[in-house]
Amino acid sequence: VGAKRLDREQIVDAATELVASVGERFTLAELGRRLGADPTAIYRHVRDKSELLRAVGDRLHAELMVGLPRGDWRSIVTILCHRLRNAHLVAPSLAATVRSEPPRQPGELALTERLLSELGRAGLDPHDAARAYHALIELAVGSAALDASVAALAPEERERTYASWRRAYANLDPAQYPASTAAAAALYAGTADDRFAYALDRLLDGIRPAV
Amino acid sequence: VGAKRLDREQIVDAATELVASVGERFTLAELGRRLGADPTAIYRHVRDKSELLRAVGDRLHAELMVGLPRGDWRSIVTILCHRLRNAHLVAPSLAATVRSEPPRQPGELALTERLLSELGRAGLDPHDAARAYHALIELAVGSAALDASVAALAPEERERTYASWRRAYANLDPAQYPASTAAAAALYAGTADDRFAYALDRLLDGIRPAV
DNA sequence: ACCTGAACACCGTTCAAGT
DNA sequence: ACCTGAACACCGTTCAAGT
Repeated sequence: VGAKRLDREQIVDAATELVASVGERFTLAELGRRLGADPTAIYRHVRDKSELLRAVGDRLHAELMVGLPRGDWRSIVTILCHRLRNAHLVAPSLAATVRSEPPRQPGELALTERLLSELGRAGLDPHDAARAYHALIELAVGSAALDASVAALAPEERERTYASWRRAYANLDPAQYPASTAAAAALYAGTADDRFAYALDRLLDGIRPAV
Repeated sequence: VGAKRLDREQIVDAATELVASVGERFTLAELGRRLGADPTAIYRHVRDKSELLRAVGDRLHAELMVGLPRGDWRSIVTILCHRLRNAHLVAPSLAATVRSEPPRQPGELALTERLLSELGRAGLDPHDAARAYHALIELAVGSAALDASVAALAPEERERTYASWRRAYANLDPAQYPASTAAAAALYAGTADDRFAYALDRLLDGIRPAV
């Protein structure tokens, strides 16, 4: 029987690709199939599924840093946060996995360093920069966790979903829900990315130090 | 054999209690055990696990509204967001479940209505109120999803975890990571709730309409 | 040294058989 | 009408047996 030769890097490569294509439904059985090897062979090179997902997460974080244009602090931070959100959007379970371990991985460290240094450029001292950094991460990664289930739908079905939610608000009793019915057309309007862009802008407005 | 009489309300009650005590590790087998009935009997009264979790989520949302003090729009919104985050902190999987369905449940609707009406009090028109509403939800629920794994630890172990993360940043090479080492003492400082409070304050600063 | 394959524990869910 | 219990599919993980 042709026993496949596996190595850790090849496994993480394939896992990254698989996560990108199936997101939450990532499974070791499927990974084994793609590698052309028995699923249990993976355990030779990786302690368990969560260690593997952490390695995938780090690879995704490292990718966020490539091809970053020049610009002022706010535009760099904005780009990084949008990229971060998109990365977590395909695999929200990564967030939990990544965040339950010390931040020792190069990709994540590079992202943190860049964000902190841009916030320093903005005029924040290290203490405020750290707090602003946490605020940005919470919003970007958190927003991804929230939107992931709808993001996984096909575009048309996604829009249908949002439309039905808007309709649900519009059809409420205006006497009991005056604010909701008044805002119905604007609730879940546009794309989730639009809504995130607005939230991030408001947060950055609040973060900017008093001049 | 004494066949237990179950009804939907009793099941949702028990499920709510179980989610509160075991969080993510909620299981139908355990719920059946607590009800003193066969786990599969639950399927008589509830379509599947996700419908059950949605009912639990709505109950938690309804609870957020009780005993709300009087106050200006910002303090009410702040309290509601903190409560929302705490509710999702014990069961982050609820967020995904709740958000994949139209917002038709009374508890969630009441929360939305109150937040929108407070944002109206703040001077936002319905369109901006809707966008601000989404921003607040993303931050509050998202932050919970992010912090949930560490929040599940015992307090001492949680603090040990954060301390080890701070140490990891402090021990980086200052030449390669100048901003991270400078901010090391402030990264993951205090409690996750402190960090959320800061993030929420900055977002509310940004949301407040220009006067 | 590394892979295979049987096996196990766990979990959501279905369905025929009971009362 | 409602519950029980056997059964199934799926998934992460372990471990003895292969080469």
